[in-house]
Amino acid sequence: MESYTEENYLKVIYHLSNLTTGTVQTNAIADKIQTRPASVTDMMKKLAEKQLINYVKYQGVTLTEKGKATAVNIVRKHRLWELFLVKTLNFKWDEVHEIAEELEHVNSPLLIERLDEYLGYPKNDPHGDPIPDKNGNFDSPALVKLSKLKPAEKGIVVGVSEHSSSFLKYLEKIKLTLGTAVEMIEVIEFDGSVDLLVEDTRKNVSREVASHILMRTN
Amino acid sequence: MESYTEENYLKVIYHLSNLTTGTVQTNAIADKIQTRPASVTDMMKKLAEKQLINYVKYQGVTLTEKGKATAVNIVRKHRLWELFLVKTLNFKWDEVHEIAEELEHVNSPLLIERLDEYLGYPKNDPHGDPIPDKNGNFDSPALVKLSKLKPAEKGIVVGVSEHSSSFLKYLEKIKLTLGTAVEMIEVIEFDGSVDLLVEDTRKNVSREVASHILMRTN
DNA sequence: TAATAAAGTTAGATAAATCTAAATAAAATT
DNA sequence: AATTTTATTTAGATTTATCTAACTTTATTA
Ligand SMILES: [Mn+2]
Ligand SMILES: [Mn+2]
Ligand SMILES: [Mn+2]
Ligand SMILES: [Mn+2]
Repeated sequence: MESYTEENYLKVIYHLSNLTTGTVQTNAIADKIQTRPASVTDMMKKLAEKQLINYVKYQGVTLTEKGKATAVNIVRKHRLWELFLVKTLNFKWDEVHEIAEELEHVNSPLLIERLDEYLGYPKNDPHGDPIPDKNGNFDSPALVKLSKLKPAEKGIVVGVSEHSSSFLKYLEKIKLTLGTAVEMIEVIEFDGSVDLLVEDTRKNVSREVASHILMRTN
Repeated sequence: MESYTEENYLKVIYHLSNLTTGTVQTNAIADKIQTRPASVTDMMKKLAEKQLINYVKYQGVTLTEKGKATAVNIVRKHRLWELFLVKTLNFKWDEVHEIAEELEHVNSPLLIERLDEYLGYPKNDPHGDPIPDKNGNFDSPALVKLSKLKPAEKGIVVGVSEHSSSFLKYLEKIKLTLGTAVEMIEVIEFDGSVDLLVEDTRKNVSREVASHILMRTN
């Protein structure tokens, strides 16, 4: 069994692995976990000892199969709880992350199995992120950033790459939530902002915002 | 804020306070929490420092108002989660305690508020125990042990004073679950066991079992 | 390539929660 | 009242997770 703290390190390493190509750096972990690099080094030794990561001094880390499976399971729990909070307890999508950060550490495989069943074996969480199944499998179709659509190209908002409450609330406000159909009109050369057609209405959003909205374009 | 460990100590002190008249003893706490008396003493100093208990060396402890409010809130969370597990996720009443022991420490007043609302502001958990409301209030009507009913006296099973899985499964098996109407026939002098009438069927249960079944007799 | 900067590690401390063994206080018995 | 037993506390360690300050390695740049 892994401690609460170990689980958080594994989860962070997992998420960082998906953002970079090579190994995950000590300082990157320290940043995410809000701790000191020295503390990260200590924990890396411990996780390596437990065969959860591959660690070479000064060379960063990667997850072992065992470490990856553990991390994916935590992500599964996190996302199932987030969906439960939104669907059953009527939370908004910007309110659930912090609570799920705690709930994800509750250790009861049966509880998660029942929660999954109750929710109807869902494939995505309230932010569009895929929910791994009991075996850790999930599909992550290649999505395109809204900021990268070509003029006249259409798509559906299916995810976000930024989960802060302020960002999610803003999307809510401008009605660019999951499931919304969007057509690109043009990218403004001056500032990279985009003009869009959303349900027959023209809208402009900044490059920053558009780059965090993920589209399915088929 | 109290740590996970501090919360468990407070909860145990609270439950023990309701079983005894005077102060709660060091060894009693150590027993319940499965730790050493020396560790309890250490924690008592810490909780006293935080004004959560009244502690006099060698004289046992009592909860302060602040400590009691904290403990009652943990009990509230525990019981709401137990009811949720039974009502929504289809757990049996003998399966929920251990999971609730973890869930009760998740710290989100809004989550508990929403859970309470979702469950319809219930008054009792799956074992018949009262669920304190948001302000810590609850009613605990005086209940009588099934073993104490007089011959021909009738009552309804509304609680249990033993929460082990084996006991609860046994009650399930002999159909003496919450809500069941029971009439006392006689107490067998030899072994204290009781002959009962349960839905037109005669049943005999041991004194031990009968003493853990709580009745409303109106 | 030598100097500098950035990244990462080590050594030694600290706080929380626990333990064992020894000491002390309170309660129960003679 | 003295003795014995039981309950509780203290002293000193241990484990986990963290930190600061100093040091080492790797990467960058001149
Ligand atoms: Mn989240
Ligand atoms: Mn999410
Ligand atoms: Mn319980
Ligand atoms: Mn209960």
